[in-house]
Amino acid sequence: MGQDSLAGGTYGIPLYRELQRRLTRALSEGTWKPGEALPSESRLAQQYGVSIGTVRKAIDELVSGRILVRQQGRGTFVATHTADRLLFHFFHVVPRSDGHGRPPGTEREMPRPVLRSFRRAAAGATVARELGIDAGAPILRIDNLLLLGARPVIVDEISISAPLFPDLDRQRFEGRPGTIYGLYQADYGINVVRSNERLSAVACPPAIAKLLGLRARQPVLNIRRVAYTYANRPVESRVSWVDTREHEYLSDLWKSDPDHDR
Amino acid sequence: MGQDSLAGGTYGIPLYRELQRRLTRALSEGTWKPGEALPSESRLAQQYGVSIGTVRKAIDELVSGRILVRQQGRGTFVATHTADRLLFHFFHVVPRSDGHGRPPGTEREMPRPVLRSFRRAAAGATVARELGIDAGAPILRIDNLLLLGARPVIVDEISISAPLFPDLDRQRFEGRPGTIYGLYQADYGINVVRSNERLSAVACPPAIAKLLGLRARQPVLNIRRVAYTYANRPVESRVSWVDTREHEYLSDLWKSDPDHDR
DNA sequence: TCAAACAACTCATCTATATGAATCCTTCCC
DNA sequence: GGGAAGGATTCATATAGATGAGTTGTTTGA
Repeated sequence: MGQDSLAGGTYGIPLYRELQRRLTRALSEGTWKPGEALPSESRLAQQYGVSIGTVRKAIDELVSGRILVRQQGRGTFVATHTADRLLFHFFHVVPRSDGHGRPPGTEREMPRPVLRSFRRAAAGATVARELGIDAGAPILRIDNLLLLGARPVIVDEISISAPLFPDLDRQRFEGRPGTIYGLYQADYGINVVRSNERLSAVACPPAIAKLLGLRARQPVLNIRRVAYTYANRPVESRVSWVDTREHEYLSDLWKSDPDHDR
Repeated sequence: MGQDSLAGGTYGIPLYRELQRRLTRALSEGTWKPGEALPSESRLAQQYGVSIGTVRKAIDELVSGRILVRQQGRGTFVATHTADRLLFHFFHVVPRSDGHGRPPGTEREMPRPVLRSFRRAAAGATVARELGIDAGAPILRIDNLLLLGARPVIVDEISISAPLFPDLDRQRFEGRPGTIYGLYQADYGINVVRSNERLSAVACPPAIAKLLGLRARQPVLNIRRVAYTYANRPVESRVSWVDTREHEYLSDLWKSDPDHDR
Protein backbone atom coordinates (compact mmCIF):
# COMPACT_ATOMS: atom_id res chain seq x y z
CA MET A 1 0.00 0.00 0.00
CA GLY A 2 1.15 3.51 -0.84
CA GLN A 3 1.85 6.62 1.17
CA ASP A 4 -1.70 7.88 1.12
CA SER A 5 -3.13 4.61 2.31
CA LEU A 6 -6.59 4.81 3.78
CA ALA A 7 -6.14 1.57 5.70
CA GLY A 8 -6.94 1.87 9.38
CA GLY A 9 -8.26 5.35 8.77
CA THR A 10 -11.55 6.95 9.62
CA TYR A 11 -14.19 4.94 11.42
CA GLY A 12 -17.82 4.75 10.50
CA ILE A 13 -17.60 6.26 7.08
CA PRO A 14 -17.10 4.03 4.05
CA LEU A 15 -13.71 3.79 2.41
CA TYR A 16 -15.02 4.80 -0.98
CA ARG A 17 -16.55 7.95 0.41
CA GLU A 18 -13.34 8.94 2.17
CA LEU A 19 -11.47 8.35 -1.07
CA GLN A 20 -14.03 10.45 -2.90
CA ARG A 21 -13.47 13.24 -0.41
CA ARG A 22 -9.73 13.06 -0.92
CA LEU A 23 -10.06 13.09 -4.68
CA THR A 24 -12.37 16.07 -4.50
CA ARG A 25 -9.92 17.89 -2.28
CA ALA A 26 -7.04 17.09 -4.61
CA LEU A 27 -9.16 18.37 -7.45
CA SER A 28 -9.89 21.61 -5.63
CA GLU A 29 -6.20 22.02 -4.88
CA GLY A 30 -5.41 21.71 -8.57
CA THR A 31 -3.49 18.46 -8.28
CA TRP A 32 -4.93 17.53 -11.65
CA LYS A 33 -5.88 20.36 -13.98
CA PRO A 34 -9.06 20.36 -16.07
CA GLY A 35 -8.60 18.18 -19.12
CA GLU A 36 -5.80 16.21 -17.52
CA ALA A 37 -6.01 12.53 -16.75
CA LEU A 38 -6.07 11.20 -13.23
CA PRO A 39 -3.80 8.28 -12.42
CA SER A 40 -5.26 5.02 -13.67
CA GLU A 41 -7.69 3.17 -11.48
CA SER A 42 -5.15 0.50 -10.68
CA ARG A 43 -2.56 3.11 -9.72
CA LEU A 44 -5.04 4.94 -7.50
CA ALA A 45 -5.94 1.64 -5.87
CA GLN A 46 -2.29 0.98 -5.13
CA GLN A 47 -1.67 4.51 -3.97
CA TYR A 48 -4.53 4.57 -1.50
CA GLY A 49 -4.26 0.95 -0.49
CA VAL A 50 -7.77 -0.01 -1.55
CA SER A 51 -9.15 -2.33 -4.17
CA ILE A 52 -9.87 -1.23 -7.68
CA GLY A 53 -13.59 -1.71 -7.10
CA THR A 54 -13.53 0.81 -4.30
CA VAL A 55 -11.75 3.30 -6.54
CA ARG A 56 -14.37 2.80 -9.21
CA LYS A 57 -17.17 3.36 -6.73
CA ALA A 58 -15.54 6.55 -5.47
CA ILE A 59 -15.16 7.82 -9.02
CA ASP A 60 -18.67 6.74 -10.08
CA GLU A 61 -20.39 9.57 -8.28
CA LEU A 62 -17.91 12.16 -9.45
CA VAL A 63 -18.58 11.03 -12.99
CA SER A 64 -22.33 11.20 -12.56
CA GLY A 65 -21.87 14.67 -11.07
CA ARG A 66 -19.99 15.68 -14.22
CA ILE A 67 -16.87 16.42 -12.24
CA LEU A 68 -14.85 13.68 -13.94
CA VAL A 69 -15.19 12.04 -17.32
CA ARG A 70 -14.26 8.44 -18.01
CA GLN A 71 -13.08 7.24 -21.40
CA GLN A 72 -12.65 3.56 -21.94
CA GLY A 73 -9.17 2.73 -23.11
CA ARG A 74 -7.86 6.25 -22.37
CA GLY A 75 -8.33 7.15 -18.77
CA THR A 76 -10.32 9.30 -16.37
CA PHE A 77 -10.18 13.05 -16.94
CA VAL A 78 -11.11 16.23 -15.13
CA ALA A 79 -14.17 17.63 -16.87
CA THR A 80 -13.69 20.76 -18.92
CA HIS A 81 -16.14 23.47 -19.87
CA THR A 82 -16.82 22.78 -23.49
CA ALA A 83 -19.62 24.40 -25.45
CA ASP A 84 -21.57 21.17 -25.19
CA ARG A 85 -21.36 21.05 -21.44
CA LEU A 86 -22.47 24.64 -21.15
CA LEU A 87 -25.40 24.01 -23.41
CA PHE A 88 -26.69 20.94 -21.65
CA HIS A 89 -25.81 21.60 -18.07
CA PHE A 90 -25.75 25.32 -17.49
CA PHE A 91 -27.81 26.89 -20.20
CA HIS A 92 -31.50 26.14 -20.03
CA VAL A 93 -33.07 28.57 -22.44
CA VAL A 94 -34.32 26.92 -25.60
CA PRO A 95 -36.64 27.88 -28.47
CA ARG A 96 -40.30 27.42 -27.59
CA SER A 97 -41.77 24.10 -28.58
CA ASP A 98 -45.36 25.24 -28.93
CA GLY A 99 -47.16 22.85 -31.14
CA HIS A 100 -44.40 22.64 -33.71
CA GLY A 101 -44.18 18.90 -33.23
CA ARG A 102 -40.58 19.32 -32.23
CA PRO A 103 -39.37 17.29 -29.25
CA PRO A 104 -38.43 19.59 -26.38
CA GLY A 105 -34.76 20.36 -25.96
CA THR A 106 -33.79 19.95 -29.56
CA GLU A 107 -32.37 22.67 -31.72
CA ARG A 108 -30.40 24.09 -28.88
CA GLU A 109 -28.21 26.85 -29.96
CA MET A 110 -25.11 28.45 -28.54
CA PRO A 111 -25.80 31.99 -27.32
CA ARG A 112 -23.62 34.74 -28.77
CA PRO A 113 -22.55 37.15 -26.03
CA VAL A 114 -22.21 40.91 -26.45
CA LEU A 115 -20.37 42.58 -23.61
CA ARG A 116 -22.23 45.62 -22.37
CA SER A 117 -20.09 46.60 -19.40
CA PHE A 118 -17.21 45.39 -17.28
CA ARG A 119 -16.47 47.19 -14.04
CA ARG A 120 -15.36 46.92 -10.45
CA ALA A 121 -18.00 47.36 -7.80
CA ALA A 122 -18.92 46.57 -4.21
CA ALA A 123 -21.05 43.59 -3.30
CA GLY A 124 -24.62 44.29 -2.33
CA ALA A 125 -26.27 42.36 0.47
CA THR A 126 -27.82 39.67 -1.69
CA VAL A 127 -24.79 39.05 -3.87
CA ALA A 128 -22.55 39.03 -0.79
CA ARG A 129 -24.72 36.40 0.82
CA GLU A 130 -24.77 34.31 -2.30
CA LEU A 131 -21.01 34.49 -2.78
CA GLY A 132 -20.21 34.00 0.89
CA ILE A 133 -18.33 37.30 1.15
CA ASP A 134 -18.89 40.48 3.14
CA ALA A 135 -21.27 43.14 1.93
CA GLY A 136 -19.24 45.88 0.33
CA ALA A 137 -16.41 43.55 -0.62
CA PRO A 138 -14.90 44.15 -4.06
CA ILE A 139 -16.51 42.33 -6.92
CA LEU A 140 -16.32 42.33 -10.68
CA ARG A 141 -19.59 43.15 -12.30
CA ILE A 142 -20.08 42.07 -15.89
CA ASP A 143 -23.15 42.78 -18.00
CA ASN A 144 -23.77 40.69 -21.05
CA LEU A 145 -26.40 40.66 -23.72
CA LEU A 146 -26.96 37.21 -25.22
CA LEU A 147 -28.18 36.72 -28.76
CA LEU A 148 -29.97 33.60 -29.87
CA GLY A 149 -30.20 33.54 -33.63
CA ALA A 150 -30.27 37.18 -34.55
CA ARG A 151 -32.34 38.36 -31.59
CA PRO A 152 -31.29 39.58 -28.16
CA VAL A 153 -33.00 37.21 -25.73
CA ILE A 154 -31.15 37.35 -22.43
CA VAL A 155 -29.49 40.01 -20.30
CA ASP A 156 -26.92 38.62 -17.89
CA GLU A 157 -25.63 40.50 -14.87
CA ILE A 158 -22.65 38.61 -13.51
CA SER A 159 -21.03 39.17 -10.11
CA ILE A 160 -17.83 37.46 -9.01
CA SER A 161 -15.53 38.09 -6.09
CA ALA A 162 -12.67 40.25 -7.36
CA PRO A 163 -9.87 38.68 -5.26
CA LEU A 164 -10.71 35.28 -6.73
CA PHE A 165 -9.95 36.55 -10.23
CA PRO A 166 -6.78 38.65 -10.02
CA ASP A 167 -5.89 40.71 -13.07
CA LEU A 168 -9.12 39.90 -14.83
CA ASP A 169 -9.98 42.87 -16.97
CA ARG A 170 -12.21 43.72 -19.86
CA GLN A 171 -9.57 42.84 -22.44
CA ARG A 172 -8.89 39.45 -21.03
CA PHE A 173 -12.57 38.76 -20.50
CA GLU A 174 -13.53 39.62 -24.04
CA GLY A 175 -10.54 37.79 -25.48
CA ARG A 176 -11.44 34.46 -23.90
CA PRO A 177 -11.44 31.69 -26.45
CA GLY A 178 -14.38 29.71 -25.07
CA THR A 179 -17.17 30.10 -22.55
CA ILE A 180 -17.06 32.20 -19.41
CA TYR A 181 -16.84 29.10 -17.23
CA GLY A 182 -14.04 27.96 -19.50
CA LEU A 183 -12.20 31.19 -18.65
CA TYR A 184 -12.67 30.67 -14.91
CA GLN A 185 -11.32 27.19 -15.40
CA ALA A 186 -8.41 27.74 -17.77
CA ASP A 187 -7.09 30.99 -16.33
CA TYR A 188 -7.97 30.70 -12.65
CA GLY A 189 -8.26 26.98 -12.03
CA ILE A 190 -11.79 27.47 -10.80
CA ASN A 191 -14.00 24.70 -12.08
CA VAL A 192 -17.72 25.36 -11.90
CA VAL A 193 -19.40 22.03 -11.34
CA ARG A 194 -22.92 22.84 -10.21
CA SER A 195 -25.46 25.61 -10.31
CA ASN A 196 -28.62 26.54 -8.60
CA GLU A 197 -31.30 28.67 -10.15
CA ARG A 198 -34.32 30.46 -8.76
CA LEU A 199 -36.88 31.79 -11.20
CA SER A 200 -39.66 34.29 -11.06
CA ALA A 201 -41.79 36.29 -13.44
CA VAL A 202 -41.40 40.05 -13.11
CA ALA A 203 -42.24 43.24 -14.93
CA CYS A 204 -39.28 44.14 -17.07
CA PRO A 205 -37.29 47.16 -15.84
CA PRO A 206 -37.03 49.82 -18.56
CA ALA A 207 -33.25 49.53 -18.96
CA ILE A 208 -33.51 45.81 -19.59
CA ALA A 209 -36.54 46.17 -21.81
CA LYS A 210 -34.62 48.49 -24.07
CA LEU A 211 -31.90 45.91 -24.60
CA LEU A 212 -34.35 43.10 -25.26
CA GLY A 213 -36.57 45.09 -27.56
CA LEU A 214 -39.49 44.79 -25.17
CA ARG A 215 -41.90 47.36 -23.89
CA ALA A 216 -41.18 48.31 -20.28
CA ARG A 217 -43.26 46.46 -17.69
CA GLN A 218 -43.75 43.50 -20.03
CA PRO A 219 -43.33 40.12 -18.29
CA VAL A 220 -39.82 38.70 -18.33
CA LEU A 221 -38.34 35.66 -16.69
CA ASN A 222 -35.95 36.61 -13.93
CA ILE A 223 -33.32 34.04 -12.98
CA ARG A 224 -30.95 34.19 -10.04
CA ARG A 225 -28.18 31.67 -10.47
CA VAL A 226 -25.41 30.79 -8.06
CA ALA A 227 -22.64 28.70 -9.57
CA TYR A 228 -20.52 26.48 -7.35
CA THR A 229 -17.15 24.80 -7.59
CA TYR A 230 -15.95 21.75 -5.64
CA ALA A 231 -17.24 21.32 -2.10
CA ASN A 232 -20.11 23.70 -2.75
CA ARG A 233 -17.98 26.81 -2.74
CA PRO A 234 -19.92 29.60 -4.48
CA VAL A 235 -18.09 31.24 -7.38
CA GLU A 236 -20.51 33.37 -9.30
CA SER A 237 -23.83 35.09 -8.78
CA ARG A 238 -25.74 35.82 -11.93
CA VAL A 239 -29.03 37.57 -12.55
CA SER A 240 -30.59 36.89 -15.92
CA TRP A 241 -33.52 38.51 -17.63
CA VAL A 242 -35.06 36.33 -20.30
CA ASP A 243 -37.47 37.39 -23.02
CA THR A 244 -39.74 34.34 -23.19
CA ARG A 245 -41.80 35.39 -26.16
CA GLU A 246 -39.96 32.97 -28.42
CA HIS A 247 -37.89 31.01 -25.94
CA GLU A 248 -38.53 29.13 -22.74
CA TYR A 249 -36.67 27.73 -19.77
CA LEU A 250 -36.27 23.97 -19.84
CA SER A 251 -36.07 22.06 -16.59
CA ASP A 252 -35.61 18.37 -17.12
CA LEU A 253 -34.48 16.93 -13.83
CA TRP A 254 -32.67 13.58 -13.95
CA LYS A 255 -32.55 13.57 -17.68
CA SER A 256 -30.64 16.62 -18.72
CA ASP A 257 -28.04 14.92 -20.84
CA PRO A 258 -28.64 12.55 -23.74
CA ASP A 259 -25.05 11.33 -23.74
CA HIS A 260 -24.67 10.89 -20.09
CA ASP A 261 -27.56 8.56 -19.50
CA ARG A 262 -26.61 6.32 -22.38
CA MET B 1 -29.77 -20.62 -13.16
CA GLY B 2 -33.49 -19.92 -13.21
CA GLN B 3 -36.14 -19.78 -15.89
CA ASP B 4 -35.52 -16.18 -16.78
CA SER B 5 -31.80 -16.67 -17.20
CA LEU B 6 -30.04 -14.04 -19.22
CA ALA B 7 -27.15 -16.37 -19.99
CA GLY B 8 -26.33 -16.62 -23.68
CA GLY B 9 -28.78 -13.85 -24.35
CA THR B 10 -28.41 -10.60 -26.21
CA TYR B 11 -25.08 -9.72 -27.73
CA GLY B 12 -23.36 -6.40 -27.44
CA ILE B 13 -25.38 -4.95 -24.62
CA PRO B 14 -24.26 -5.46 -21.02
CA LEU B 15 -25.99 -7.98 -18.83
CA TYR B 16 -26.84 -5.44 -16.16
CA ARG B 17 -28.53 -3.21 -18.69
CA GLU B 18 -30.60 -6.04 -20.08
CA LEU B 19 -31.59 -6.95 -16.54
CA GLN B 20 -32.48 -3.33 -15.88
CA ARG B 21 -34.68 -3.36 -18.96
CA ARG B 22 -36.44 -6.48 -17.76
CA LEU B 23 -36.98 -5.10 -14.30
CA THR B 24 -38.39 -1.89 -15.74
CA ARG B 25 -40.74 -3.86 -17.95
CA ALA B 26 -41.87 -6.00 -15.04
CA LEU B 27 -42.44 -2.80 -13.10
CA SER B 28 -44.54 -1.32 -15.89
CA GLU B 29 -46.54 -4.53 -16.10
CA GLY B 30 -47.34 -4.28 -12.43
CA THR B 31 -45.43 -7.38 -11.39
CA TRP B 32 -44.54 -5.57 -8.20
CA LYS B 33 -46.90 -2.88 -7.01
CA PRO B 34 -45.74 0.44 -5.58
CA GLY B 35 -44.65 0.00 -1.99
CA GLU B 36 -44.03 -3.70 -2.46
CA ALA B 37 -40.63 -5.31 -2.14
CA LEU B 38 -38.82 -6.83 -5.07
CA PRO B 39 -37.29 -10.26 -4.58
CA SER B 40 -34.03 -10.01 -2.67
CA GLU B 41 -30.84 -9.33 -4.59
CA SER B 42 -29.66 -12.89 -4.11
CA ARG B 43 -32.96 -14.29 -5.33
CA LEU B 44 -32.91 -12.04 -8.40
CA ALA B 45 -29.36 -13.12 -9.10
CA GLN B 46 -30.43 -16.76 -8.96
CA GLN B 47 -33.54 -16.15 -11.02
CA TYR B 48 -31.76 -14.39 -13.83
CA GLY B 49 -28.62 -16.45 -13.66
CA VAL B 50 -26.29 -13.53 -12.97
CA SER B 51 -24.10 -12.54 -10.07
CA ILE B 52 -25.34 -10.42 -7.24
CA GLY B 53 -23.02 -7.62 -8.29
CA THR B 54 -24.71 -7.43 -11.67
CA VAL B 55 -28.10 -7.26 -9.96
CA ARG B 56 -26.89 -4.43 -7.77
CA LYS B 57 -25.57 -2.51 -10.75
CA ALA B 58 -28.88 -2.94 -12.59
CA ILE B 59 -30.78 -1.70 -9.56
CA ASP B 60 -28.36 1.16 -8.85
CA GLU B 61 -29.61 3.31 -11.68
CA LEU B 62 -33.25 2.62 -10.90
CA VAL B 63 -32.57 3.76 -7.36
CA SER B 64 -30.84 6.93 -8.45
CA GLY B 65 -33.77 7.56 -10.78
CA ARG B 66 -36.10 7.30 -7.79
CA ILE B 67 -37.89 4.37 -9.33
CA LEU B 68 -36.83 1.96 -6.61
CA VAL B 69 -35.87 2.53 -2.99
CA ARG B 70 -33.36 0.40 -1.12
CA GLN B 71 -33.55 -0.13 2.61
CA GLN B 72 -30.71 -1.90 4.29
CA GLY B 73 -31.94 -4.90 6.20
CA ARG B 74 -35.42 -4.73 4.68
CA GLY B 75 -35.30 -5.01 0.94
CA THR B 76 -35.73 -3.07 -2.27
CA PHE B 77 -39.12 -1.44 -2.81
CA VAL B 78 -41.05 0.18 -5.60
CA ALA B 79 -41.06 3.91 -4.90
CA THR B 80 -44.34 5.42 -3.75
CA HIS B 81 -45.62 8.94 -4.02
CA THR B 82 -45.34 10.27 -0.51
CA ALA B 83 -45.72 13.91 0.40
CA ASP B 84 -41.95 14.14 0.74
CA ARG B 85 -41.29 12.85 -2.70
CA LEU B 86 -43.77 15.25 -4.20
CA LEU B 87 -42.20 18.13 -2.38
CA PHE B 88 -38.64 17.44 -3.38
CA HIS B 89 -39.00 15.93 -6.82
CA PHE B 90 -42.13 17.30 -8.41
CA PHE B 91 -42.94 20.52 -6.64
CA HIS B 92 -40.47 23.30 -7.21
CA VAL B 93 -42.22 26.38 -5.89
CA VAL B 94 -40.74 27.66 -2.65
CA PRO B 95 -40.94 30.86 -0.62
CA ARG B 96 -38.61 33.56 -1.94
CA SER B 97 -35.22 33.68 -0.31
CA ASP B 98 -34.53 37.35 -0.92
CA GLY B 99 -31.95 38.47 1.54
CA HIS B 100 -33.55 36.73 4.48
CA GLY B 101 -30.34 34.81 5.12
CA ARG B 102 -32.29 31.63 4.69
CA PRO B 103 -30.63 28.89 2.69
CA PRO B 104 -32.56 28.29 -0.52
CA GLY B 105 -34.93 25.36 -0.56
CA THR B 106 -35.68 25.35 3.12
CA GLU B 107 -39.08 25.91 4.60
CA ARG B 108 -40.78 24.00 1.90
CA GLU B 109 -44.40 23.61 2.50
CA MET B 110 -47.03 21.21 1.25
CA PRO B 111 -49.53 22.98 -1.02
CA ARG B 112 -53.19 22.69 -0.09
CA PRO B 113 -55.30 22.02 -3.19
CA VAL B 114 -58.75 23.46 -3.81
CA LEU B 115 -60.59 21.76 -6.66
CA ARG B 116 -62.10 24.31 -9.02
CA SER B 117 -63.45 22.06 -11.73
CA PHE B 118 -63.45 18.46 -12.90
CA ARG B 119 -64.78 17.68 -16.34
CA ARG B 120 -64.47 15.59 -19.46
CA ALA B 121 -63.12 17.28 -22.54
CA ALA B 122 -61.37 16.72 -25.85
CA ALA B 123 -57.62 17.01 -26.21
CA GLY B 124 -56.33 20.11 -27.93
CA ALA B 125 -53.40 19.90 -30.30
CA THR B 126 -50.71 20.72 -27.74
CA VAL B 127 -52.02 18.46 -25.01
CA ALA B 128 -52.54 15.65 -27.51
CA ARG B 129 -48.96 15.93 -28.67
CA GLU B 130 -47.68 15.98 -25.12
CA LEU B 131 -49.74 12.95 -24.10
CA GLY B 132 -49.08 11.01 -27.28
CA ILE B 133 -52.78 10.73 -28.14
CA ASP B 134 -54.87 11.99 -31.03
CA ALA B 135 -56.21 15.53 -31.06
CA GLY B 136 -59.84 15.40 -30.01
CA ALA B 137 -59.36 12.24 -27.95
CA PRO B 138 -61.22 12.18 -24.62
CA ILE B 139 -59.36 13.61 -21.66
CA LEU B 140 -60.11 14.51 -18.10
CA ARG B 141 -59.51 18.13 -17.35
CA ILE B 142 -58.96 19.12 -13.73
CA ASP B 143 -58.45 22.66 -12.47
CA ASN B 144 -56.90 23.17 -9.09
CA LEU B 145 -56.05 26.18 -7.01
CA LEU B 146 -53.08 25.62 -4.71
CA LEU B 147 -52.69 27.46 -1.44
CA LEU B 148 -49.33 27.99 0.20
CA GLY B 149 -49.81 29.23 3.71
CA ALA B 150 -53.10 31.09 3.53
CA ARG B 151 -52.56 32.53 0.05
CA PRO B 152 -53.52 31.18 -3.35
CA VAL B 153 -50.25 30.95 -5.26
CA ILE B 154 -50.69 28.48 -8.10
CA VAL B 155 -53.41 27.58 -10.57
CA ASP B 156 -53.04 24.09 -12.02
CA GLU B 157 -54.74 22.92 -15.18
CA ILE B 158 -54.33 19.17 -15.44
CA SER B 159 -55.01 17.06 -18.53
CA ILE B 160 -54.90 13.26 -18.53
CA SER B 161 -56.04 10.72 -21.08
CA ALA B 162 -59.51 9.54 -20.01
CA PRO B 163 -59.15 5.87 -21.07
CA LEU B 164 -56.07 5.56 -18.86
CA PHE B 165 -58.14 6.44 -15.79
CA PRO B 166 -61.43 4.56 -16.05
CA ASP B 167 -64.17 5.54 -13.60
CA LEU B 168 -62.22 8.47 -12.26
CA ASP B 169 -64.73 11.09 -11.26
CA ARG B 170 -64.88 14.20 -9.15
CA GLN B 171 -65.85 12.29 -6.01
CA ARG B 172 -63.03 9.86 -6.26
CA PHE B 173 -60.55 12.57 -7.17
CA GLU B 174 -61.47 14.77 -4.25
CA GLY B 175 -61.59 11.83 -1.86
CA ARG B 176 -58.03 10.73 -2.56
CA PRO B 177 -56.07 10.26 0.64
CA GLY B 178 -52.70 11.56 -0.59
CA THR B 179 -51.25 13.41 -3.55
CA ILE B 180 -52.56 13.31 -7.10
CA TYR B 181 -49.64 11.19 -8.23
CA GLY B 182 -50.41 8.93 -5.28
CA LEU B 183 -53.92 8.49 -6.70
CA TYR B 184 -52.61 7.61 -10.14
CA GLN B 185 -50.36 5.11 -8.47
CA ALA B 186 -52.63 3.53 -5.91
CA ASP B 187 -55.82 3.35 -7.97
CA TYR B 188 -54.50 2.94 -11.49
CA GLY B 189 -51.07 1.42 -11.06
CA ILE B 190 -49.55 4.32 -12.97
CA ASN B 191 -46.34 5.39 -11.36
CA VAL B 192 -45.07 8.82 -12.33
CA VAL B 193 -41.30 8.69 -12.20
CA ARG B 194 -40.11 11.74 -14.08
CA SER B 195 -41.28 15.12 -15.21
CA ASN B 196 -40.25 17.75 -17.63
CA GLU B 197 -41.06 21.41 -17.21
CA ARG B 198 -40.89 24.37 -19.57
CA LEU B 199 -41.20 27.81 -18.06
CA SER B 200 -41.98 31.23 -19.37
CA ALA B 201 -43.10 34.60 -18.07
CA VAL B 202 -46.43 35.76 -19.39
CA ALA B 203 -49.07 38.37 -18.75
CA CYS B 204 -51.66 36.84 -16.47
CA PRO B 205 -54.99 36.05 -18.15
CA PRO B 206 -57.86 37.76 -16.31
CA ALA B 207 -59.51 34.50 -15.21
CA ILE B 208 -56.31 33.30 -13.58
CA ALA B 209 -55.55 36.70 -12.11
CA LYS B 210 -58.85 36.66 -10.32
CA LEU B 211 -58.05 33.39 -8.61
CA LEU B 212 -54.56 34.47 -7.59
CA GLY B 213 -55.59 37.89 -6.36
CA LEU B 214 -53.51 39.59 -9.04
CA ARG B 215 -54.33 42.39 -11.41
CA ALA B 216 -54.85 41.14 -14.94
CA ARG B 217 -51.81 41.41 -17.24
CA GLN B 218 -49.44 41.24 -14.27
CA PRO B 219 -46.45 38.94 -14.85
CA VAL B 220 -46.94 35.32 -13.82
CA LEU B 221 -44.77 32.29 -14.23
CA ASN B 222 -46.27 29.86 -16.71
CA ILE B 223 -45.16 26.23 -16.42
CA ARG B 224 -45.94 23.42 -18.84
CA ARG B 225 -45.18 20.09 -17.24
CA VAL B 226 -45.35 16.66 -18.81
CA ALA B 227 -45.16 13.80 -16.32
CA TYR B 228 -43.90 10.40 -17.42
CA THR B 229 -44.12 6.86 -16.14
CA TYR B 230 -41.74 3.99 -16.92
CA ALA B 231 -40.12 3.89 -20.34
CA ASN B 232 -40.91 7.57 -20.89
CA ARG B 233 -44.61 7.04 -21.43
CA PRO B 234 -46.37 10.40 -20.90
CA VAL B 235 -49.16 10.37 -18.34
CA GLU B 236 -50.14 13.90 -17.54
CA SER B 237 -49.92 17.32 -19.10
CA ARG B 238 -50.18 20.18 -16.64
CA VAL B 239 -50.19 23.93 -17.11
CA SER B 240 -49.44 25.94 -13.99
CA TRP B 241 -49.70 29.65 -13.35
CA VAL B 242 -47.55 30.80 -10.47
CA ASP B 243 -47.76 34.08 -8.62
CA THR B 244 -44.08 34.79 -7.97
CA ARG B 245 -44.50 37.87 -5.82
CA GLU B 246 -43.70 35.89 -2.69
CA HIS B 247 -42.59 32.57 -4.12
CA GLU B 248 -40.10 31.39 -6.70
CA TYR B 249 -39.30 28.36 -8.78
CA LEU B 250 -36.27 26.43 -7.59
CA SER B 251 -34.17 24.51 -10.07
CA ASP B 252 -31.30 22.69 -8.45
CA LEU B 253 -30.07 20.17 -10.98
CA TRP B 254 -28.08 17.21 -9.65
CA LYS B 255 -28.76 18.14 -6.08
CA SER B 256 -32.47 18.10 -5.62
CA ASP B 257 -32.65 15.78 -2.67
CA PRO B 258 -30.84 16.09 0.64
CA ASP B 259 -31.57 12.48 1.58
CA HIS B 260 -30.74 10.94 -1.70
CA ASP B 261 -27.23 12.25 -2.10
CA ARG B 262 -26.24 11.29 1.42
C1' DT C 1 7.61 4.39 -46.66
C1' DC C 2 3.48 2.51 -45.43
C1' DA C 3 0.39 -0.35 -43.32
C1' DA C 4 -0.70 -4.33 -40.79
C1' DA C 5 0.18 -6.77 -36.61
C1' DC C 6 1.17 -6.65 -32.07
C1' DA C 7 1.78 -5.29 -27.28
C1' DA C 8 0.65 -2.51 -23.51
C1' DC C 9 -2.33 0.12 -21.27
C1' DT C 10 -6.82 1.98 -20.13
C1' DC C 11 -11.67 1.54 -18.41
C1' DA C 12 -16.00 -1.80 -18.64
C1' DT C 13 -18.22 -5.78 -17.35
C1' DC C 14 -18.94 -9.76 -14.59
C1' DT C 15 -18.10 -13.20 -11.12
C1' DA C 16 -17.38 -14.93 -6.44
C1' DT C 17 -16.90 -14.29 -1.82
C1' DA C 18 -16.40 -12.26 2.82
C1' DT C 19 -17.82 -9.26 6.37
C1' DG C 20 -20.64 -5.62 8.44
C1' DA C 21 -24.95 -3.35 9.60
C1' DA C 22 -29.87 -2.85 9.86
C1' DT C 23 -34.22 -5.14 10.35
C1' DC C 24 -37.48 -8.57 11.60
C1' DC C 25 -39.11 -12.54 13.84
C1' DT C 26 -38.90 -16.25 17.05
C1' DT C 27 -37.63 -18.11 21.25
C1' DC C 28 -36.72 -18.05 25.86
C1' DC C 29 -36.80 -16.53 30.39
C1' DC C 30 -38.51 -13.93 34.22
C1' DG D 1 -47.29 -10.28 29.44
C1' DG D 2 -42.90 -8.15 28.53
C1' DG D 3 -38.45 -7.78 27.33
C1' DA D 4 -33.90 -9.63 26.14
C1' DA D 5 -31.26 -12.70 23.27
C1' DG D 6 -30.47 -14.90 19.16
C1' DG D 7 -30.89 -16.15 14.51
C1' DA D 8 -32.25 -15.31 9.80
C1' DT D 9 -32.65 -12.22 6.15
C1' DT D 10 -31.76 -8.08 3.91
C1' DC D 11 -28.81 -4.58 1.74
C1' DA D 12 -23.89 -2.18 2.20
C1' DT D 13 -19.15 -2.34 1.80
C1' DA D 14 -14.91 -4.21 0.26
C1' DT D 15 -11.80 -7.45 -1.98
C1' DA D 16 -9.62 -10.17 -5.79
C1' DG D 17 -9.51 -11.63 -10.11
C1' DA D 18 -10.94 -12.86 -15.08
C1' DT D 19 -12.35 -11.34 -19.40
C1' DG D 20 -13.65 -7.89 -22.84
C1' DA D 21 -13.23 -3.66 -25.39
C1' DG D 22 -11.23 0.67 -26.82
C1' DT D 23 -6.87 3.46 -27.45
C1' DT D 24 -2.14 4.29 -28.30
C1' DG D 25 2.33 3.49 -29.65
C1' DT D 26 5.81 0.29 -31.44
C1' DT D 27 7.43 -3.20 -34.15
C1' DT D 28 7.46 -5.91 -38.11
C1' DG D 29 7.28 -6.98 -42.84
C1' DA D 30 6.49 -6.18 -47.56
